[in-house]
Amino acid sequence: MTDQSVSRENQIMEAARELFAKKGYYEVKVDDVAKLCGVAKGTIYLYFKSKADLFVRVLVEGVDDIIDDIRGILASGRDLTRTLSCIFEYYEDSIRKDKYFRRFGEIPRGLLGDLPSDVVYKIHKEIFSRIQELEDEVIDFFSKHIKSSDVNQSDLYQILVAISIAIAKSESDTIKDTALSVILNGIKKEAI
Amino acid sequence: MTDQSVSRENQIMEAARELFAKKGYYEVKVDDVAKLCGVAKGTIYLYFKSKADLFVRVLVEGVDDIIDDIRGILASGRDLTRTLSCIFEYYEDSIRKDKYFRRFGEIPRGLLGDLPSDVVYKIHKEIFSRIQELEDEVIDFFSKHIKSSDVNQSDLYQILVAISIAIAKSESDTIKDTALSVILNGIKKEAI
Amino acid sequence: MTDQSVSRENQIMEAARELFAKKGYYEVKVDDVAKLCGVAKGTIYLYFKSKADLFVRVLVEGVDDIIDDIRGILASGRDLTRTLSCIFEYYEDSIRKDKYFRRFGEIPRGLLGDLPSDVVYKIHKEIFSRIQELEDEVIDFFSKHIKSSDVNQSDLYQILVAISIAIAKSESDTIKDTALSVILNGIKKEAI
Amino acid sequence: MTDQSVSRENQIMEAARELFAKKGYYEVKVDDVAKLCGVAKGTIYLYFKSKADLFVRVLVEGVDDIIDDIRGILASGRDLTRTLSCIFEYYEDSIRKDKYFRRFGEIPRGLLGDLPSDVVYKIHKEIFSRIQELEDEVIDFFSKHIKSSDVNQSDLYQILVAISIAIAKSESDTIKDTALSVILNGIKKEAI
DNA sequence: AATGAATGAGATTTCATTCAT
DNA sequence: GATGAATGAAATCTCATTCAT
Repeated sequence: MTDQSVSRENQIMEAARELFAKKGYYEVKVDDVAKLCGVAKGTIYLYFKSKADLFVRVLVEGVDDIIDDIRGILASGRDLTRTLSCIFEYYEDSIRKDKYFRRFGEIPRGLLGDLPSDVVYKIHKEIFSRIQELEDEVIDFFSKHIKSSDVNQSDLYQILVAISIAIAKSESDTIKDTALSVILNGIKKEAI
Repeated sequence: MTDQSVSRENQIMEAARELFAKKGYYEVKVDDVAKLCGVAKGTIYLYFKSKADLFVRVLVEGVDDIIDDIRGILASGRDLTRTLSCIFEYYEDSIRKDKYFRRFGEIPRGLLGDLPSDVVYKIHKEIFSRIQELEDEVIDFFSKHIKSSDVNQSDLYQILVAISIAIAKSESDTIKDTALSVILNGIKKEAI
Repeated sequence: MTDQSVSRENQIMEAARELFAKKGYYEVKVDDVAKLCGVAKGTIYLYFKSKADLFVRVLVEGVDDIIDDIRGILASGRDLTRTLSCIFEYYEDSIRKDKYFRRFGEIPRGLLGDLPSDVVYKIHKEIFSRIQELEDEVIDFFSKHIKSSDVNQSDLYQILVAISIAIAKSESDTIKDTALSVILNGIKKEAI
Repeated sequence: MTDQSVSRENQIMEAARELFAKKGYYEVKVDDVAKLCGVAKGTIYLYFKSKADLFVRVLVEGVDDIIDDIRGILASGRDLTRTLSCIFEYYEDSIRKDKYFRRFGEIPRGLLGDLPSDVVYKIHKEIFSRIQELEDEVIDFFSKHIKSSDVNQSDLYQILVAISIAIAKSESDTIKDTALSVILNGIKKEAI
């Protein structure tokens, strides 16, 4: 009974996640979400104040999951190489399973364009601080495992995020290994 | 007359580019474009079949510019390091000047979510083949300058694009150099 | 059981009266009434056919109370001055205690705007005849106590009702006495 | 041409006034207003930010008209009796011609229940100060024409407003004269 | 009798597009 | 060519009412 309502909320969020991930905020109509999870339009408004609220809650949940998972990888005592490998694998797998928003990764430091301003506001309020914390932890991890003074570690974090997203979006089977190799060893080259 | 109308068309595209770049497709209203370039709303429909058409034409132009510029860099006979440096600098500068869409770079291989399906269709038709060509040329350049067999060059292209975008989006002054250093040399590390 | 259900019905009406009096028909949601009297929304529909029905029953009860009270004042054998004084005091006190709808008094002869037409219909059916009876009794009282032939007594009734409402709405401490003085003596004046 | 748009705005306000006056805020749908003045629903939103905005603008205009007219009557140099007579006649006629909101008169000091809170807020901001000014002027007029110290003049103002509204609402042909007679002379009576 | 989750009709509002001038 | 007022389809959101438990 009480499970019922939790599960109803979850049903809605599940449907919303799937649709928002595939089509983005504007292209998903509240009706679409309702239809996908088999409830009436009004029901969604029992659990979520607005479409924006639904979107942001789905987003927060997704970001929280990602953050928890990455944090788990950082905490597992692996060395740098294996840690990066795990992170890249994680992005690859998550997306392939369509478990998370592909576009989630793009929000940190990315542009928040093409969202209504109230959504942007909510995202700022709810999500950015969580991401900042993760960034700090990753940088802390770097500082323990990378001794080169050439590499600005905040920049490195941003590059890593970009590459993770590229992996997630790519359909290549080898991109994860390529990324790892490039990051660890650079590209071996001959000048012309 | 025809100059007049070309220039009128350009005025509209210029305004549209600026707005779409900053706010995305949905957040820009046809009214906004009209106001910014000082024409009546109806005038826009003399030059563009629809908002979707305007968007895609702006997009194509932007992508064409980027492709031409990258192609120019590739053709200038620089070595690998300098070429990458130029490319990264190009992204950094383009964005800082707000000359191009920040989000343009994300479209290839990225998600086309949150665009109306007719826009997505047009983009597939108009843009993807152009990008494919550029990708081929970049990979061709790699194959002449990188001898390592570890690195899948199509993957590398994707990683490079992701990093370019990260540079474009970042507010860090050093990210370009960090990216270059990582790509060329990898990160020097000590295992725990 | 029947006491129980009568009392349940009363609880609901009490809450409804309070809310309708304060905020009007539309601004009160069935949810609000349910919450205020601590029953489930569905329960209200066990006792009342609809929100309109609840409203009209609350209204009828309120009007009946007012009519009974005014009738009591008329019947108590006071002279005209004291009777008017009592009536004005009654309105003043009723409102101050928030015992009755402030807006109840406005319904007779007033506009029934901003109520759904089914409510208006019910009010016509249920309330207007009761008010007509009271009007007749008040006029009968006037005819026994006022000998002036200048004053149309039906008009006087309407003026009295308006003044009673003004007293009820006012926050002035002296308005009751002012009203009484004006009605009994008129305003003494000097022309300019 | 420019007259056209002014007149379109006026058409809408005219229709809105008529409907709001007859049926109140909630009972009037934006569609009703559109249909009555023969425009599309969307057109109304070209001229008015929202239904609430339309309502308040109609209200302000009506109140301003009433205030100007009453002010004109006060300034015309009539003596007290004739002034009151004019005011009562004005209310009677205005309503009969359906020129103004019947309910306008009720707003000062009345309850603002059964309006959405944003409308209430706008009314407070836009209307109450104008009414206060008029009240001051009426009281100033009283102080020059009434020498009796029995009558609190602010109370008298409120009573007068109530009576004016009663006149406006009444269908009696003689109520204006009755009211005037009562106010000037009081009711002549014999106690029992 | 009581519940409260679910419903869906109906309201307001937006905005790409049209077309008479 | 240019205009911008007008349109109306389509979106979000509300809330009285129902009904399975």
